[in-house]
Amino acid sequence: MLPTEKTQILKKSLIFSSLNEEELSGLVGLAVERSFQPDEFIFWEDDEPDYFYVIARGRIKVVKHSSSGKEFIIAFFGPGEMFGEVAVFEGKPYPASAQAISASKVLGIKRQNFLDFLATHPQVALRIINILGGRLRDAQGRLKDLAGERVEQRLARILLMLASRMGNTLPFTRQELADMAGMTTETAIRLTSQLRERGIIRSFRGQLIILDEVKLRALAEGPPTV
Amino acid sequence: MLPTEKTQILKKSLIFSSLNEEELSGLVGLAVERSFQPDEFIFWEDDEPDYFYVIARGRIKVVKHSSSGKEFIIAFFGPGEMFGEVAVFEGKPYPASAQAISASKVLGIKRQNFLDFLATHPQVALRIINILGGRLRDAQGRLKDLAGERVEQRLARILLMLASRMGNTLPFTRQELADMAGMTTETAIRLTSQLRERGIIRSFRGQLIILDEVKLRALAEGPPTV
DNA sequence: GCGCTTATGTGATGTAAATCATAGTCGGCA
DNA sequence: TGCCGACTATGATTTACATCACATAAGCGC
Repeated sequence: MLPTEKTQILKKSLIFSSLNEEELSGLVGLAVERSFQPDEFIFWEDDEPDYFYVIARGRIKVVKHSSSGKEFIIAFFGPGEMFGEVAVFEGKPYPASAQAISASKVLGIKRQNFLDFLATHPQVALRIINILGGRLRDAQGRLKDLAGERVEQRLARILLMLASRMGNTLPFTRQELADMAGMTTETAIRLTSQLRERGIIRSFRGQLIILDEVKLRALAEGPPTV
Repeated sequence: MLPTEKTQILKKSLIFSSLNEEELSGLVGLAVERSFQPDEFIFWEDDEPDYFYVIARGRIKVVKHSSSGKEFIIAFFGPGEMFGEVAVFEGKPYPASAQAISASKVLGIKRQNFLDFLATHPQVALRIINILGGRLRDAQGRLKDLAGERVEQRLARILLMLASRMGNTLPFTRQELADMAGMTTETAIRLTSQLRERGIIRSFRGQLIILDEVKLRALAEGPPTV
């Protein structure tokens, strides 16, 4: 990959979009390109955090596994988004694993290089605070959902959250939705089938389209029997 | 409260401890003091975020309520810790409510004042990134627990997490533990009774002492029947 | 086309934890 | 000192969801 190409990728990313080519030039030299096949892992939970990453191409999921081996999907990320940053800021092992969903290309920046860059670019630090704040807000909402809402509400909320980020066509299997909402695949299938029968969504293999966001939102808010 | 007193409180807080009196002087003038009785709310979920807060005295809990009214405790905070910051950084409504547990005194700093201060004090921004990163890591761990672990493991992990921050004597009722671990009060009582019978903890009214951290850790890791 | 794998669909059964119910106990306070 | 509300305790019952089990269907390589 040419340096100019790397620059373009960083410029399009959420964190660095406020910088110009000149400001990015130093960082670009330090960014290494890595490619991954579908299902390949970028890093594993508890690895030492060498790099933090910005996605150039493809899609990544960040997952944790419960003691019984069940997978829980913390987040999906696409082009322009960063991941692996929590570990890098704290210098502690990665708190989760990152796995490529499709063939992906990422730019990795070494922990210390990035920290040095941060110290001299305050506006990037502010941007990161914003991103982390948003992720924390999201995580806290999901915590409350997992602790207190039923599966139907949880799934509806996950769908709405995904739709707000990606639009109404969602490229996820029922299994992936289940792993995000903290339920079994069977339950996710049963629930989406119900939603389809009620005209709220259309669904295909590995894909789901939200037709009636209003009804879905009503479902997410509370039990239909109120 | 005298300005020098405010300065001391801010200096002792996690975020501002890297600053000297002079650097803090501008901020101190902008910090307003507010006091709260037990159970009084500092702000409610969905309020507009005017202020972010640093605790001078007392203890605060941050909570969210499920659609059925059940309370879920996001976090407890004590002297020197900040809260309400996620909303302030993003300019969106508070994502949760904050309630005083004991009689408390906090310093509030207006959103815009704080953002201005941040822009001119990069090292504070870096500290905040660290704090947010830690909270995000914690939230992601709890997400996985709620989605995939049984009540026994969840409670054990909550106890360990609290112990790592506050020591082995934990001033919480079973109800509060239940609201943190996402279970009912009855379940928390039954579980703590078991732990007491097995010599892992001692428990009193509104208090619990961890005796055998090793056993508790083993319990938190996986089912005892392995 | 023909397998083979992965995703979807649906019933039957099991179970962890919630819910419901009732009682004892401690601490604060009039 | 005695009452009252909050906390702890424990049994009986219910239930939401997981688990198990099997069937159908769609994509994909050869």
